[in-house]
Amino acid sequence: MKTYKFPKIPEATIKRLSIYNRILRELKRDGIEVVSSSKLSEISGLNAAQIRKDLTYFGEFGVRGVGYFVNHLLENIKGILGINKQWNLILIGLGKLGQALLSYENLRKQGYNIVAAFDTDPEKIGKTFGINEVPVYGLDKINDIVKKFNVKIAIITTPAVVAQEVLKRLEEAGVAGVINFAPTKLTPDPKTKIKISYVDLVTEFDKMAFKITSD
Amino acid sequence: MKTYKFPKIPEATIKRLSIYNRILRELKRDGIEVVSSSKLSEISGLNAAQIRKDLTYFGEFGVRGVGYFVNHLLENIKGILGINKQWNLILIGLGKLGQALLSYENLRKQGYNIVAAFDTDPEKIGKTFGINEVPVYGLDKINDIVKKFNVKIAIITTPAVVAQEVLKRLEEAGVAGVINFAPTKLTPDPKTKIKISYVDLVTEFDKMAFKITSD
DNA sequence: GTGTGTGAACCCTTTCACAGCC
DNA sequence: GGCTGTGAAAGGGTTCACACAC
Repeated sequence: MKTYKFPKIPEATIKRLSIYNRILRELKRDGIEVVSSSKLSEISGLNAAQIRKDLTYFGEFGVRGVGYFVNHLLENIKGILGINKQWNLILIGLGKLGQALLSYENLRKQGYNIVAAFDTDPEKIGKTFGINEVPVYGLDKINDIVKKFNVKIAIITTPAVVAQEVLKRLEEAGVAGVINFAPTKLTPDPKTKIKISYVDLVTEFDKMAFKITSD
Repeated sequence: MKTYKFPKIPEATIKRLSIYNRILRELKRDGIEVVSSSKLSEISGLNAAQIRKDLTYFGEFGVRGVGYFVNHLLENIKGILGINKQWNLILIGLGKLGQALLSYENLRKQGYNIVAAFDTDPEKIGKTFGINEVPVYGLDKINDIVKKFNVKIAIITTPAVVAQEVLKRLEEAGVAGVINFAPTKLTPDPKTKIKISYVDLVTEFDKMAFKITSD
C-alpha cells in the first residue's frame, strides 16, 4: 500500500480524520453499524458538509439515503492515516512530560509503541520507566535502536537547548518524522526529508488566557 | 485593563503571539535590545510580513528603519495575551498526564500556577503531588477552591467518560475557561459563556503517521 | 538605506445548496 | 424521503509589494 497521494489534502482534514477515527471506534464499541454525516456532526461539533467533503477526498465511502457503514469507514480511515498497523517509536528526554508519554495508554491503544527512551542522565540510563517498562539508553544508542526496531517516529521531550542536537542524531539515524514538544524551532538538514511537527503546551494556555482576558 | 477587543483577530495570530513572547524572552535574556521582523522571521520560521501584520492588529510597536525594541514589544505582547500577571489554575484528573502537568516547569515559569488538583481516588485525596507539592482534593471541593483562589482556568486530564461531568462542576463553580486533554467533545451549558479548548495528543501522532505514510 | 505598516491580491478552507442516488 | 457527493459562493488567513517614516 503506497497510498493516497491524491489531490492536495488540507492539513485540517487530516486532523479531523483522526477525530472521526476516534468517534467511529466508539460507535463500533457501542454496536452502532451505520452513521450519517449529521449524526457525526452532532457528536463532533463539526459541520456535516465538511465531514462529507473530508471523506470524499479519499473516495466515496457512503451510501446515499443511508449514511456510512461504521466498520467500513473506520477501516478506510485507518488505512488512509496509516494507523492500520503498529508503529514503533522512541522518546528522547525523560523529564516529567516524557515519562507521562511513556505511560500514556491512549497512544498504545492506537498502536503507537514506545520501544525505547533516551536521556543523558546516568541515573536513568540502564533502568526502565513507565507502565510498560521501557528501557532507557544514552543518546549514542539512538542509531542502533532505530535500526533494530525500524523506528520511523521519534518524540522529543528534552529541554529546548538540546533539541536541535537531538534532531541531528535522529536525522543521522534515518528517522522519518519527529514530534517536538520542546518549545523551540528545529531546523532540519536540507538534505533529509524529515518531517517535524510541533506541540507547544504553553501556547494552549496563552490562547486561553487571551480569550478570557479579551472577553 | 479591559483590553484589546479591536477587530476580529485571527485565532492563528494569537498562537503566534505566544511564540513571539517566547522568542522575545530569549532575546531579552541574551541582552538583545532591538529586533527586526526579518530577524524574528528567521528565528521563528514565519513570514516577516505576517509577523508585522500580527503586531499591527494591536498597535504600532515598531520603528521604521530600526525594528522593534525587544523589551517594549515583549511587555505589550504580555499585556495583550493577559500574561503580565499570575494565573491560578486547577487540574482535574491525576493520571500520568495530569501529574506531568503539575510538575511542568514551563507553565509555572510563564505565570501559570496550579494551586490544587482533584481526583476521585481516595488513595490520592489528602496527599500532595508534584515538585510544588500541590494538594489533592475530592471533586466536591472544586467550588470552594475556585472561589478561594479566584481560579479562572481549569485543566481536565480525566478519562473521557467523566470529562463532561467534570465540566458541569467547573461551570457551576464559575470557571471561565477549560483546557481539555480528554479525547472527547465537551458540551457546555448554553447559559454559561465558558471557553473550552482541546488538546488531543493522539491526533498529533496520527497526523505524523499520515505524513509519513502518504509520502 | 533600512525596516515598518498596510491595501490589494492571492490562496486555502469552510459552508451552502442542490443534483443525484439509494 | 433521506442522505451523500460536489460545484459554487463565502469567508479567513497569508503573502506581496510598495508607500512612508526614521
